[in-house]
Amino acid sequence: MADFPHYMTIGVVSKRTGCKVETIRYYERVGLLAAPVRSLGGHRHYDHDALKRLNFILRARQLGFTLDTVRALLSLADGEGKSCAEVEGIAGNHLAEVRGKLEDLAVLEKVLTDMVARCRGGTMPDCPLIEALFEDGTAGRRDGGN
Amino acid sequence: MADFPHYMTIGVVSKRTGCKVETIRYYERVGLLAAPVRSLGGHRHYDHDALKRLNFILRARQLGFTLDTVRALLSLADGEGKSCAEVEGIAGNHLAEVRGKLEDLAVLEKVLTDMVARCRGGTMPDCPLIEALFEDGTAGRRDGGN
DNA sequence: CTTGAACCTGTAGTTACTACAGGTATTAGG
DNA sequence: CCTAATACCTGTAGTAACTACAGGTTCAAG
Repeated sequence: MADFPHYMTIGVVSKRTGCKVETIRYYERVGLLAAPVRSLGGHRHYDHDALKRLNFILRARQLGFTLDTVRALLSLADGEGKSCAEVEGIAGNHLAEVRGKLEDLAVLEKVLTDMVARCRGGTMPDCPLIEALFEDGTAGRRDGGN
Repeated sequence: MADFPHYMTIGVVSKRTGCKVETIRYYERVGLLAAPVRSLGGHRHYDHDALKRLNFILRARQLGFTLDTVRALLSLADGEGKSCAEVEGIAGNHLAEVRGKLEDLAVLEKVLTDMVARCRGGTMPDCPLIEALFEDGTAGRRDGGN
């Protein structure tokens, strides 16, 4: 009944999604969100679809997808169906990356834990952790680096 | 006997450490490496200490310390002894961060694995992975995020 | 009609490098 | 001694994904 507006200002969208106003504008600039309609004065007015799309982006970002990948995902989503295999491919790649990072971090955690443990005992003449850092350090190298 | 030079050019340092030339210059610019002596023509000449210091930096970076933290670590290292507790503090904080990331990534890995698994089966009308991304997605949130 | 909050654009800063462009030094070979 | 190839030099701009202003306009409430 009451005719409160069927659009949302950028501030409202921000509050509903937890995404900062600047970030929303940024997503528009880089082409992830369509430019919304504007009020006479130039303020952005969003509808419910825009909210959905932004939530999609945010969720994908939470899962660690890059913006480029999100863009790809969105265009597949827009294409409706028949893209499932492609989506799976993208997600699978990303999953592999995540697993790689997970392994790296696990190694890291171990090395750091050891270092900190060796350090306990307080004020020694030479901190064993510092010494360890001065040592050669071919610890967890995974490749020569690009 | 032979008097081959006791210094190294930046290229040699690069090869010995695996650190790119540009990165070495960068570390100098941001104050992690002291400016080395120069040849008459302006080329940088490094001694063995510089190499040690660079290795320290690289090792710390490998362990995920930020450059700011490396700076702090280096100044503690220069201070000799009596800093062990501080070093331990810094490393301990970093370790906590690493453990946090590790947990986040583990959650991520699980979610992604589930998604990809649901996707298997190929060409369905609506890709379940895409659908999942459109869903609310308050999955692994750890804080409001600054 | 006034005020204060929310909005606008555009630019610059963040992290830790990396990649030029355009020019000079060094060194190995002839 | 000269030359050509390589390595080096400076300075600037680009990368990812935002974030943070500055300086101005619009909106909604009272």
